[in-house]
Amino acid sequence: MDVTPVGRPKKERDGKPVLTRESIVATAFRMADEHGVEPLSMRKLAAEMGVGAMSIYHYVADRDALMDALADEVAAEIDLERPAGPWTDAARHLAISTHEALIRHPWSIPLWTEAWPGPHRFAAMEALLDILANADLPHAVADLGFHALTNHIQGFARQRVAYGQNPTDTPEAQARIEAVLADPRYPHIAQHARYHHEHHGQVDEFTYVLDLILDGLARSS
Amino acid sequence: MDVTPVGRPKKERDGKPVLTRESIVATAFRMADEHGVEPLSMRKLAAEMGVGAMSIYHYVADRDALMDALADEVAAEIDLERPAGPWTDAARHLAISTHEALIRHPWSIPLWTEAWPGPHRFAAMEALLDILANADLPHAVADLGFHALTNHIQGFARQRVAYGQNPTDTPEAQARIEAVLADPRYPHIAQHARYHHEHHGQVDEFTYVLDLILDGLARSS
DNA sequence: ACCAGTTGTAGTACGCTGTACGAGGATCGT
DNA sequence: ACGATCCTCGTACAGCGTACTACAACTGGT
Repeated sequence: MDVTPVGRPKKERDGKPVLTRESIVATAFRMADEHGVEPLSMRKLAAEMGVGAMSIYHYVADRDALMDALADEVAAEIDLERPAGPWTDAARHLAISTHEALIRHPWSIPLWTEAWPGPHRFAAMEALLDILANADLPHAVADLGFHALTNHIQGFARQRVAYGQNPTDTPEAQARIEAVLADPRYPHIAQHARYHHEHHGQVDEFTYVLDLILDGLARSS
Repeated sequence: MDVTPVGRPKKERDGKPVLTRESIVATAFRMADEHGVEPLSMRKLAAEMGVGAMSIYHYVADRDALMDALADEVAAEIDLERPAGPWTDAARHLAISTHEALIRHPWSIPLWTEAWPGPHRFAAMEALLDILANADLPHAVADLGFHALTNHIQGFARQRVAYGQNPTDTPEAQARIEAVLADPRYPHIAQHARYHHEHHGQVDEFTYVLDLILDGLARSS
């Protein structure tokens, strides 16, 4: 039944090994895109690749290391190209690109806080710091701007995903939401939710607050 | 050996039951403060209370429900008192109080994104929305301000904790940091870290960016 | 051609997790 | 006294990450 009994690397027909660090990360990435990162176990990953569970550990130290790699794979999708024009345009472009990468792979958002950054994320951080360093801002302002922007990017992605992914399909969850909206103690929350429901997608909140921050920084120069 | 063999509620000497939903949450809260929330298992919690593991499930649906309760317990520490003065002062006070509660209990930060809010957190949300609703802001600006502030509060807490808690004590982690700081590809990151190291605690970055947001919102009225 | 050393794969097992199920003692209302 | 009810908890199961170990297959030296 089994073609490659045990021992040496399984190979494809053309001689490419089926098990490499790249192929492992790529498969895990695909599985994370499909079902999220929490139910992704080493056993399932190995099974998906048609391989024994422990074989993976030859290419990846442990599960955490795999998660680090996954997070950096998302960071690899950030467009580091710097558009011509003022520094605020460059910062806006980088911020939006990062935000979109996170939204594309929502499972990676918690990892960005927990994991040690990989080379791609370091590159993105360096790019943002470079933009700010060449913006003629006071040193303190540039430093604060870095944190404010990083925080805004990651936080808004987190918030956007959290609002959208709460499973509203189960009847009990629906009832829980209804209960809050009808609760007389929370009139503003109900109104806020109603407002969101009506104006859904009409305002890009991310870029609005982004410009709020960028304008504030620019004014501080 | 065992005083209360099995069956009925264990009681203290003065007749108070040892096992209530409140006592369970309180114990879990204390344990989370000590070692974080991740290694807090139902078994350990039960053992800490001198009780069988399954007894807890009579007061708490499952582990997730316990986590929801813990997150809301942190929200209970938010000071909802509204100081006199302009709305920006009220918003600042609420934001700082929330931020401080999160910093006091860093383990709860991820829960705030994942968990369904409890009554205390709803009350805090309502309070912030109330402040913004009475600020004479355009509706859209108030709505954006809510997200911007919420995001800033939670995100900065997350960032501050993440920067501080990375275990820098193990020699390998130290080496990893040194490697990045010495990497010629990341000159700005190294400079940024150096700047932080030198000016540590001299600038309150949280309130600085907070005022950036509040001023921006106030200008939009 | 042979053998030794290296490399990559995987079986087994350990300790841990959350929790479903059901047994059974303790207490209360009658 | 006697069911009904409430609470406690032992057992068990499925799943997890991964340490350890055995071993097949390839590689290079001779």
